[in-house]
Amino acid sequence: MAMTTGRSAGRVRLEDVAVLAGVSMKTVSNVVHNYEHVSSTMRGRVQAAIDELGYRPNLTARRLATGKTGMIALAIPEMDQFYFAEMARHIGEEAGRHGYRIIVEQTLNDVEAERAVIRDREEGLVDGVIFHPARIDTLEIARLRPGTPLVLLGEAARPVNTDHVMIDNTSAARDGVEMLMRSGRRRIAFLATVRGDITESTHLRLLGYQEALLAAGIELDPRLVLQSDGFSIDDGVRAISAAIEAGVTFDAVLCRDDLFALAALRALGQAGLRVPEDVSVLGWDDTAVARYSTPALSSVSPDKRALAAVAFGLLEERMQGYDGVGRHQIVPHAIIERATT
Amino acid sequence: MAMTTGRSAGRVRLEDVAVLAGVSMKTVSNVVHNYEHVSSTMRGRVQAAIDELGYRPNLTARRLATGKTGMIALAIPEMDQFYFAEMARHIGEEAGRHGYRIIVEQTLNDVEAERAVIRDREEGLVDGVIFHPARIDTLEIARLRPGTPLVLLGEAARPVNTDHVMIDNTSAARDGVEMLMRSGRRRIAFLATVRGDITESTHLRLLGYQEALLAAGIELDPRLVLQSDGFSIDDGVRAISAAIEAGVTFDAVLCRDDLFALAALRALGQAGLRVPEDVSVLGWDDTAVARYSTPALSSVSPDKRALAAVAFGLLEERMQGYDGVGRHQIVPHAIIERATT
DNA sequence: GTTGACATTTACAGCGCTATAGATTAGCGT
DNA sequence: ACGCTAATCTATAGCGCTGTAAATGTCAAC
Repeated sequence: MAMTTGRSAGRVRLEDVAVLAGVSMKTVSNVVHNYEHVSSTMRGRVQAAIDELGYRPNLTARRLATGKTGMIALAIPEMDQFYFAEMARHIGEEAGRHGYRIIVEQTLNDVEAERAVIRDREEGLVDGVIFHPARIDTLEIARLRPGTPLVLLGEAARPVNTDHVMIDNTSAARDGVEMLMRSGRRRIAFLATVRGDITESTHLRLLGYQEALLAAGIELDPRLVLQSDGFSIDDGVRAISAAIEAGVTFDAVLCRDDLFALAALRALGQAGLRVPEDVSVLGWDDTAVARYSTPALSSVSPDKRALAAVAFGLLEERMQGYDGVGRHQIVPHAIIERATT
Repeated sequence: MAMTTGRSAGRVRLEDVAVLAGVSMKTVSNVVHNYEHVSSTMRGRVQAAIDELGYRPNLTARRLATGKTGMIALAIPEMDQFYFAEMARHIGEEAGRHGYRIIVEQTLNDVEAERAVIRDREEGLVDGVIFHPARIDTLEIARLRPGTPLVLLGEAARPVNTDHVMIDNTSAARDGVEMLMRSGRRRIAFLATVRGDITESTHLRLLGYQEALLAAGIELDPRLVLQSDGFSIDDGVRAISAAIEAGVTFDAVLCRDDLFALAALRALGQAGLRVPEDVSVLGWDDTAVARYSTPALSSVSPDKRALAAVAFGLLEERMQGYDGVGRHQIVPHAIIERATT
C-alpha cells in the first residue's frame, strides 16, 4: 500500500505518460485529443503508455487551462416536482447531446438561493446557467446581471434584457377553454388563483381563460375563478369543495397545473360528481401524472423538449460570445386530450 | 500578446485584488476564507478592494489547487422518475448541508453509461459518487473498482466489497403483506414480476411476500404472482386485467412500485371492482403520486431521507480516506396507510 | 532594552493541463 | 544536392488559486 497524503492517491498524470513514452507532454495531449497531425507510430507508442498506466485526464486541470468547463447549471425550485424533474431530464439530455453536462441547483423557493444563482455563485464552475426563477422577478435579475451566460425559463413579468423562453400561456389557456367549449361546456371554472403567488403564470393563464370566454360571448362569473390558499393538493381540494358547497355550479375546470387537476378529481369524486360526464377537467403541464392518473388527465402540454432545445440553443450562442439584447422565444404547446374531457 | 483565445473577458483575479489593496495574494485569500489571523484593518482594506472590483473566486482554480472539488456525482437511471427524483432531492439537500453540491448523471438505463460512471468518468471532477445501478451487477462494479469513492444505492445481487445502502426489501414486503392480512385479506396478489428485469428488488420483494403468506399458513397460489411485460403503467394494467379475465380472484394486491399500484387502481376500476372495499392496493416507494392519487395510495415507504443521509455519510468517510471493506447498511421502512387499504 | 513567543504577512512553488511559438524532420521540385 | 514548404514534435509559459516556509511585527516578560 503506497502511502499517500490524504490527497488523490498517486494519480497518473499526463507527464508520467510522456516520460514513459519518451515524448513531450503536448504529444500525449495530442493523442488524447485525437489531433490529426500525429504519426501513427507515435500515436501507437503513446496509446500504449496511456493504457499501461491507466491514465485518465484530470478534468479540473483541463478546465483551468482552457477556461471552458463543459458544464451548465440548471437552477430550478425543486427537482422532485414533476414538471421540473421532466425539464431537468430534457435539458440534461439536450446538453449531453452537445457535449455538456448539467449540474442541478435546487433553489427550494428561497429568495437568497435564487439571488445566489444570479450572482454567479457558479463562477468558473459552469459555462452557462439555465434558470427557472420562482421568487425573484425579472427586473431584479436584470439588475444583478450576472457575468455568466444566462437563459431564463418560465414567465417574464415584464420584458427584460435577458434571454428567455416560455410558452404563450395566455394563448394556451384560450386554446384549452375553446376545446372545452367545443365539447359543449359553458360554465367553466378556473382552479385557481393562489394567495401569495408572485409568479406571472397563473395570471397569464387566467387572462387567456377570460379572453376565450368573452370571445365566445360568455359572461364572466367571478365565482368561477376559484381561490386557493396554497399550491398543495389539499389546498386545491379545499378550494373546489368550498365552491361546490357554496352552490357554485360548473361543467368544466381549467386547472393551473396537473396537481390542481388531481385535486379537482378528488374533490369532484367526493362530491359525487362524475368526470368527465358531469364535469370536464383539464390539467396543465402534461406531466407524467397526467398519464398515470385514473381517469387519465387531459392537459395543456408545453413542448418540453422544444423548451429544452431552444433554451440550450440560446445559451450556447451566449456561451460562444453572442452579446446582443435579450431574446424572447415562444415554444409550441398542445392540448392533450385523455379521459377527463 | 493580449490576444487571448476568446477566453473569459477580463475577469477579476485574486491578484488584481492583491495589487489594488497593496497586499500579497495570500492575504487576500485569507480574507476570502475568513482566516482568523488577519488584522481587522487589513481585512477591511482587502474587503474594500474585493467589493470595488467585484471579485469572485474561480472555483476551478481553487479545485485544482486543493485537489477537492466539493462536488459529488449522483448517478441514477432517469431523473424524472418519481423515486429517483425524490432521492435526488434528498441527496442534494443532504450534500448541501455538508458543503457539497451534486451533479446529476442520468444513465438512462444504458449499460455503457453505467460502466462509464464506474470507470471514473468523473475523474477529477467530483470527490465521490453515489450510484443507483439499474443494468450492471454488483460483481461487475467490484471488478471495475473505481478510484473515486463510491456508494451504491439499491439492491446488491450479492455481497460485494463496495459500500452500499438499501432497505430490507424482503422484510418490508413481509410487513406489507402482514398489514394486509391483519385487515382480513387472504388472497393477496403480487404485481408483478417483470420480464427482463435484471434487478434484484422485485425478487426480494416477492420473496418477502411469499414468506409472509407461508408464515400465516396460507398456501401459495402461483396464479397470484402476476407477470408483466414491462415497467410501464400499461404493462401493469394489462397484467392485472389479464388475471381478472382469466378468473383469478384476489382481495389485495402488493405492488412492486407505486406506478404498478396506479395501474392496479385503473385496471380494478375498469373491472368494476372497488378499492379498498373489494380489493386493497398497496404501492411501493411512497412517492408523491401516492399522496396525489384518488384514492390516495397506501404504500411501502423506504425512509428516503435516511437513505440519503446514510449514503452520504458512508461516502464522506470514504472521501476522508477510509479504505476498509465494503459496508452494507439497512435503513428503516414503514407502511404508510392511506385510502387504498 | 532584549528576548522569546506568537500573530501577521509575504514570496513563490506547485496543482495537471493546454496553447503558443519554435525546433526538427520530411517531402519534393529543380 | 539545395532550398522551401508542410508535417511533426518539443519546450515552456501560463490558467487562478492554495499551501508551505520564511520574513516581519508585536508585545509581554525579563
